[in-house]
Amino acid sequence: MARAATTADAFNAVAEPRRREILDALAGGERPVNDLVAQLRLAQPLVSKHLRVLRQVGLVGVRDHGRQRLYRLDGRALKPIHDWVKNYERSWSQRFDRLDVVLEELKKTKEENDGDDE
Amino acid sequence: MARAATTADAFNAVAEPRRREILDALAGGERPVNDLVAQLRLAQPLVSKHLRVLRQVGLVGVRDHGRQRLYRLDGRALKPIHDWVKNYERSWSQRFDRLDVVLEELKKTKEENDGDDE
DNA sequence: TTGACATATGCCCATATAGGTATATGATGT
DNA sequence: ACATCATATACCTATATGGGCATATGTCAA
Repeated sequence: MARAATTADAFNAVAEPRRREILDALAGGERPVNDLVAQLRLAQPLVSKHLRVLRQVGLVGVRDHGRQRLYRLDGRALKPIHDWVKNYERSWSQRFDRLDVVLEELKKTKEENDGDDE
Repeated sequence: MARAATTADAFNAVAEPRRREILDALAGGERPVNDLVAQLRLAQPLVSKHLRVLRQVGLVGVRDHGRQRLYRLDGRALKPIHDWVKNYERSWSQRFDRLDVVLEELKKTKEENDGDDE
């Protein structure tokens, strides 16, 4: 087998640094492709291809606006990454040094999840 | 150009689900290769190869112990991922709905960073 | 209709992957 | 020295990648 497709999930899609840059750029709001081309200094077909990958994993959405296509961020597909990596936070953050604080954080996390959308 | 090497950074290393499973298994503590082989039901050479990738990005360390090699987790290499994805948390968490809470979180984050090791 | 603009797609290439199988390396016990 | 256990490496294959370039598709304006 080869490596999993970049479109397999957010983990693979986001492993490419250019795609992260695109998402960061879109964090400021909806943008047409050429804006991204100019801002990231990438070839236009390359940006279109990266956007296609991001669309396939649900990280961006599109909207037609005249001759332009406005892309917008949808960060929700990043939640699995955040959920996974969060469990390792104690490895570097001193916030997790004392057990009582750890437990407090765990309780807080649980409450959030109980009330969250998904 | 082809895709970036899996050993290029933690983002690429962790895009492979089996490698995440290995890290999750090592979260319980130091383990020899065969333990991982048994637990993950993977071919032994495959586990060794995945461990090599994880070692090259600093996500695991090794220690010789008789004929075994004990692998241990080092989650610090995951911090860049956490730092990046954290900024998108508002996309799914209701905790970021109210501005005052957002500001409180930002302040908390800042204090942590000021006191952190790196 | 024609031409300019905005974006997407097709084709090419070099590359390195995950997995499989076989074998090498290395340490242990007898 | 030897057999056994534990792990790493070498070699193979199929696959899809990111980037470059050319071109197709689609929209607007005159």
